[in-house]
Amino acid sequence: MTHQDFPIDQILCGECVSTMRSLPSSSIDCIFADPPYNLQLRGELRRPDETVVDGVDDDWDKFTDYSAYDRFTRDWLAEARRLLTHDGTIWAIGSYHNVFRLGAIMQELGFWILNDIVWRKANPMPNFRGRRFTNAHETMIWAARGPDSKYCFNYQAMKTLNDDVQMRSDWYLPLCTGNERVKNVHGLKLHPTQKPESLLHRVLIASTRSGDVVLDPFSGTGTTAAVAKRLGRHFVGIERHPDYVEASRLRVDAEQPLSEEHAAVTPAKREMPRIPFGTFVEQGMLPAGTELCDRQRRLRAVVSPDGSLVSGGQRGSIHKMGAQLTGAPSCNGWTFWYFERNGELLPLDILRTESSQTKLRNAG
Amino acid sequence: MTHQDFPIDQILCGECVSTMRSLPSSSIDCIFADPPYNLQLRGELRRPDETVVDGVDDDWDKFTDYSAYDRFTRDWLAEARRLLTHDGTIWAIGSYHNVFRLGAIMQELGFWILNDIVWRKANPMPNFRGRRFTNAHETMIWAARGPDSKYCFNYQAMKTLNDDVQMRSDWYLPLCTGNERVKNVHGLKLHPTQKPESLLHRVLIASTRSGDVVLDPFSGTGTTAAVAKRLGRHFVGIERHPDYVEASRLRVDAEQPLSEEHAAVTPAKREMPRIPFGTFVEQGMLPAGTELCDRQRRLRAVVSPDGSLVSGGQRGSIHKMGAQLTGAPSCNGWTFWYFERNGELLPLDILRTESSQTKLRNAG
DNA sequence: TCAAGACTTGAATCGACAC
DNA sequence: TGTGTCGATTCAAGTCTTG
Repeated sequence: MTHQDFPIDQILCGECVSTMRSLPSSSIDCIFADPPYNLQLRGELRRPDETVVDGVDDDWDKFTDYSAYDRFTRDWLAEARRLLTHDGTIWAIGSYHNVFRLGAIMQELGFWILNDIVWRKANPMPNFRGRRFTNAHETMIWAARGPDSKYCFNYQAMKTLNDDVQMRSDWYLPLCTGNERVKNVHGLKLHPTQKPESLLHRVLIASTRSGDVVLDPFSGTGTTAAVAKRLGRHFVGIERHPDYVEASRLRVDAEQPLSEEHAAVTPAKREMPRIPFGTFVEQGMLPAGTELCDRQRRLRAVVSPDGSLVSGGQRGSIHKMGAQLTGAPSCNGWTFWYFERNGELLPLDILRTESSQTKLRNAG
Repeated sequence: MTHQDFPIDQILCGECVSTMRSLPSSSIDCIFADPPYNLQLRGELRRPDETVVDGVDDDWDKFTDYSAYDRFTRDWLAEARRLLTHDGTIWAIGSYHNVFRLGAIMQELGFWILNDIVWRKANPMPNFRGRRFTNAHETMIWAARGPDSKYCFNYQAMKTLNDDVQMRSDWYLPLCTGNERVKNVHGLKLHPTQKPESLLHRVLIASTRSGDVVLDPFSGTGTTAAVAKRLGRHFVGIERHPDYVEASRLRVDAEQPLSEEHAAVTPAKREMPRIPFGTFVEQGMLPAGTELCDRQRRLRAVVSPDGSLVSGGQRGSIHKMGAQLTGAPSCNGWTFWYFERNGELLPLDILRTESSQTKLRNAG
């Protein structure tokens, strides 16, 4: 395959493994994979109020037994490893139904696990029967192609995103709901397990550079592709179901990439601010690229994906940039910077007020 | 082995698998296992030649370290399964180094995973080199002996422990530090990975009953045994290292069991004495002829002297009539039907609550 | 227009027992 | 081993409806 043939920035319609085989080796910098979970559900589940839970009963999640699932898993993971560059990394997400098989096979194929990341769901489905603990998380395995990979980890950006303390292996994020959820023509959810964009935002900011090529072999509604495009990464999506392919192409087309300047993140050590400002960026409440100003609209700055601000070629936290631009020794960025909503100028601080005691809460 | 020979409430000094072989089948209600984490893999796994790792299928056998660990894991897990009663459960804890192998092998041996529980460490060690996310959690796999086990889960106790909302799969607990940490004669920590008692407390309260037999095949400093004794559970510990055995025997001897009264937890409603609805009619607390309605006051029914309800020419139990009038397959009449008292609409269930711990308690 | 309440929903391996 | 009966069981977010 020549360079021109490489299907960059596309959603490919086809079966996962065979489509991966058509791509050249060492061509992908990062893979995010959300494979079927191999749920083995026994029957209909009802809530205590007798309403029926719309669960996952799709054909793509049907496997006869563990060994069939293992074969499938080994196949696509082996292809994934071939496609990765020497220093590339892979993310694979799953629940207890499949994640142990995923992890064991990854180790056997030579991947080098870097972290297991726990996505703590802000609003999980309860356990209606009261027979187990609320299944309130999913697990992501983050691995390098091999033990000697010089993989990309934007440590400082992660630290900035988390109020200047190291980002931990447990992430607290809400499910994908509301307008973010891709709907079919009947207004119903198109895909049963669409992942939130905030999750992909953090994954891509953590482990890729601007211009990297990101592959999602189970592309679904195109969340990975959409977030990658927004953040200035190239993407390749593979999806079997034509309905998902069509919807994700529309979704990606509607996405606007941030300018290179605005997609950059904190390159070196910095100081930053208790609700981390980066959380609002990550969740799209104040998207990267948003322009902020002071109350008199004299000073301006633009929000970066890791929650830093850029203005006049300089970069820093909301506090530091406020202090720097005004020449003051210090500055409370939460009350100094304003953003516009519905023609109204609002201080950043209002974001914290609006979200207090809700999804951004991260306590024990 | 006769009943008298069963080494109840003891720490046995010996190798894990062979010592388990000396115990009788179906003798253990719950197992907590904290096996070696296989952290030493890095050196042996490092490969200078990338192409060797590339050959996927053929390389399986070359990962001798994984297969040695897997053999060991399969051996002790198979013994664990033999020792468990039909309705017994097992907890196994690990990190990303070994937990995927643990989980996959458990599934292959026939264990039925109930939850994966994330222990979120309140005070984890930071990642000093800034090359990864802070490894801030460990994973516990909770599994029944098989898919048809009628395992013990003290749902109400867990809910009470968590401020009256369902306990989730992510637990936030501090590491074992301070006086709880067992020290050697030099005042240094005796064991590198001593688990906090709070973790075992929650595990045992969740999944065992008073008087159950709890086994820890990797007993270490005896945390499982100590907490089990305190909570009125029997214990068996297996530990290879004589120093750990000695320290844990002293530790367990110093432990005082709570009185039966103080060790009790919120009972499941299933285990509360049943009070027939008719009892309340009989005793005049809800006289025959009383009109009931649903919460929206849309449906109505009248109480008969035998505790049946009548509505629209039909007659049945509180449950059956609720199901029939709503078209649902089933219905809990205790929470579906309401009656009026002093202008207030109250669910039938409140009658049971009000009368609990009184004379009706003996009616079941 | 706003506030309060009602309604909807999410990767879920989700009874026990008598006959 | 199947079938019917009894009865236990939900939380956080977001959207929609009503006053």
